[in-house]
Amino acid sequence: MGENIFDNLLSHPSLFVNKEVLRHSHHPSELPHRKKEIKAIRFNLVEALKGQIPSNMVLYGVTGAGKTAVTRFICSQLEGKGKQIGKSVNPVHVNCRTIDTQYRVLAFLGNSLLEDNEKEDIPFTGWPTDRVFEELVKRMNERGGVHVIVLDEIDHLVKKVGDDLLYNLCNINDDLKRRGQARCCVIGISNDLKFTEYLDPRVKSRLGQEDVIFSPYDAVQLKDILEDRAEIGIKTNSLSEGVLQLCSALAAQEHGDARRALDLLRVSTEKAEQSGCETVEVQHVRMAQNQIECDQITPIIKTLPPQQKLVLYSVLLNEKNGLSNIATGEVYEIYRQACQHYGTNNLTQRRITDLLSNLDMLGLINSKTVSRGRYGRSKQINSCMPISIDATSLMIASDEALSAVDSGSYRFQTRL
DNA sequence: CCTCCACCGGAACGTGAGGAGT
DNA sequence: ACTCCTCACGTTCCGGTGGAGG
Repeated sequence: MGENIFDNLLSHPSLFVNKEVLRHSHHPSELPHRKKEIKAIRFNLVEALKGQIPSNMVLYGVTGAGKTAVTRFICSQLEGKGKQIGKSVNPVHVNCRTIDTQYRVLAFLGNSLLEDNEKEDIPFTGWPTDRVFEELVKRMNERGGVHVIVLDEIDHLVKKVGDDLLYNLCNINDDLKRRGQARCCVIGISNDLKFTEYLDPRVKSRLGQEDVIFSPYDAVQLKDILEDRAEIGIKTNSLSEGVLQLCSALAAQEHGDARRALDLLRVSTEKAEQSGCETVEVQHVRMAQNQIECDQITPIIKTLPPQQKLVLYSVLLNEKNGLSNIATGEVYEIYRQACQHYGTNNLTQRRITDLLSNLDMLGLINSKTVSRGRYGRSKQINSCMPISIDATSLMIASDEALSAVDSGSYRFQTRL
């Protein structure tokens, strides 16, 4: 009977009381600083309780602005009130990033209306789409009442498969009326303010009868949110001074993303736990920030084309030598040497300019064009790597790029 | 005020991969 | 299997430019 490797960890007291509330899968019942938005949506959806059809809506806002949380909250309240007063209201939440074809959305909606086992499931695939639609209409009418269909990340769906589904859903009330009493309204949730440009004008006007814009949280608001969650999620008195401020300030920089704020708080508490501390310190937040950034950046670097990695590598190499505000020419020089060293062809400087602006767009480097007068006009380039990724990214950037180049998995021009 | 550096970035073009249609 | 088309990647050529220094 040796020691079990988990003994140690289990006996160590946790800093978490309830880790779930710090995840973004958690649906809170308190939503600070979203009164205005809640009011607008509530005002529209109350029609459902009066037996009327609420307008279709589109909710806009950056990630982590609370769109999903607000919608879920209102829907559950709506459903609850409906039950209480005997009006059937049936909200369905569809995440269009995971359920991302017309067929799957319709099937999902249809199957969400399954009662008992009296009906057959709509299969994953196999039926013609219009039959699924028919079935959905039938089931909605059998259930009756008002159906609220929430299409989360609707912009993603539209960009992928067009607006057919929305066209059908916007006109579904006609089909419902023809055969029953049920009514339906659609709420789209979008990260992209301009996604309606992808829509047919008819769909656009039907869907966007009422828009609600969620502005990003500022640091103060984020702090309020974190305080609420920390109170129920983390052991009392285990957050030291400034931890919440820092988490919210960092997340506010990240376009006011509440998810990021929660991630930061959760990960930094984990970090504190791992290092056996009784309290979460500011340094743990820094560690967490670093880790989250690494987790975001690493996959991006991994999928970069080899030449692009080499360019990034050249920038990092310059920085490693203590240089900052590197000019394009300097990067190109290093890049050429690197190519020579590894025996690969080098691209022209014109091309490198494009690759650099590409890296800029990906947020891996920071570049701005400046004029140094007599000494020409160029870019000032700096990398955006979190500190701890430096070594790793160098490895990835160099080794993987070059192994890809060596193994010939990348095509080079064979010139005379 | 003019020059001139060191690059920016648009335009036109070539090339091969991969998808659609037949 | 075939053509046709689009797309991403690269190249060449070149006009454009903000401001330090003369």
